[in-house]
Amino acid sequence: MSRYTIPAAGKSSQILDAAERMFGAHGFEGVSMSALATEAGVSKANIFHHFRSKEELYMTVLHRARKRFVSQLLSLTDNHDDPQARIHALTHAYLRQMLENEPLVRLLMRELMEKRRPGKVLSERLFADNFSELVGLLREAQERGELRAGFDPGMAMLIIAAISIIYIQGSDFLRHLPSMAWIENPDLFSDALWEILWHGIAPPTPTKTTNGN
Amino acid sequence: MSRYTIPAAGKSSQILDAAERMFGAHGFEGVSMSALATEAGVSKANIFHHFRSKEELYMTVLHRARKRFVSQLLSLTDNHDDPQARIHALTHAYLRQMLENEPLVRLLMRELMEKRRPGKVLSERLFADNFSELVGLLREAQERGELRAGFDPGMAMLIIAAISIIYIQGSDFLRHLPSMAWIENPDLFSDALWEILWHGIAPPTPTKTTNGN
DNA sequence: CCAATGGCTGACCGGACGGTCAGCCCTTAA
DNA sequence: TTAAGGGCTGACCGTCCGGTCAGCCATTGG
Repeated sequence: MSRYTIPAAGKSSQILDAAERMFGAHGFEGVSMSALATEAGVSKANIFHHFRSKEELYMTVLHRARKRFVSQLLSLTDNHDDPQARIHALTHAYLRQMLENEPLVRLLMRELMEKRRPGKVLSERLFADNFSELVGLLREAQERGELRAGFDPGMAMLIIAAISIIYIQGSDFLRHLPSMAWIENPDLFSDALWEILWHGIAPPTPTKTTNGN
Repeated sequence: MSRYTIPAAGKSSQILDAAERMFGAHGFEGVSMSALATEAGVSKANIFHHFRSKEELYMTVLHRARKRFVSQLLSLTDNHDDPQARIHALTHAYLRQMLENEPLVRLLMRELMEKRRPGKVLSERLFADNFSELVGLLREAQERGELRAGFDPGMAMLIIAAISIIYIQGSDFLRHLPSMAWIENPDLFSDALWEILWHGIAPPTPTKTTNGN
């Protein structure tokens, strides 16, 4: 927190904006400082005037994005008294939040999935916080008997997360799969997920087995 | 097929073996030709004697790996008369195959998930072939009434694939998630997946709702 | 009016990269 | 025995990278 301070305006934030865009699109190694300088409309030396190194700039981008991302998710978990409706909404909202932050998600996933990345621990913390809170939601519902007792809530949440991640990261190649044309529409997509998931975690007592929507 | 011919022995295959290992571990950009030469025990110039460019070497690695990988999967789909047992086995086998080819999977996923990668179309074809065949398996079972009618077989297969991919690619950060210690054991892991998935796709008629194993 | 400060820049640096090239050496066939 | 050919190499090239540096210039405080 002492390093990686986040300025609010001026050329510093121009640089950060451009950096977030470009790192998100091409990754840390895929972006050169001179290209970044051009994109930001400043000189390369100026970037080094504001940030000690490429890595410090990168970490500052991650910190800034994490801050924004975390505050966004908290609004998803509230509302909806019916447990089915709440988890249904969660499934949709999770994918939607990822879609709205696609470049950032790609950035974070790159950190999480490769070894020895500079922002790995930071990204892990962001993902873990996010994830654990939602798992807790499922577990509580399960303990209240609103969901079937046998399944693992961590795995259920992981299914939601993994499918959402693959939808973002793999949109290119998913489109090329035959009989998956509905992939273009994220709502249809998460409905298809929800349809299976709900049958997988619904309580045995027949509390309206209407599938999603 | 005319380019990217695959030699069987000698220093060429030494180079290919080392390249597959290193590209798998660090990605295309993360491996320098001199480091690769050292690893393979040959001179850098020798690599360029056998392969016109770094990219041609890379594509040859992908072709060779694809050949090996495809022939491996065909043995998974057979056996098991009981539909539940067959799909249960498929879930486990899919993850296991990925685990046995971890470096290659990481290689392919990097191609699939980033934009404008040299081996993207090749990787897409490999994944799509693989995936479509297994989706067909599920769809046929569904049409035979062995599985519930309402769900999308593409999504069901995507869940299996996505979870397996995340298990491989994200093993580092999954370990750091609280209450997911069982992540260390891939069989426990795919059992947890199977437990939810089977409830999600099982036919309504009670054909033994024993969960996996 | 001047000196100092700090945002900002063009020019430059050492090093690593992918790729080239002349030529060494070992095998082979006449 | 020797000429030819191909596997193989050390030395080298141009380019691009992250990062440095001396200094320009506009603002500001005395």
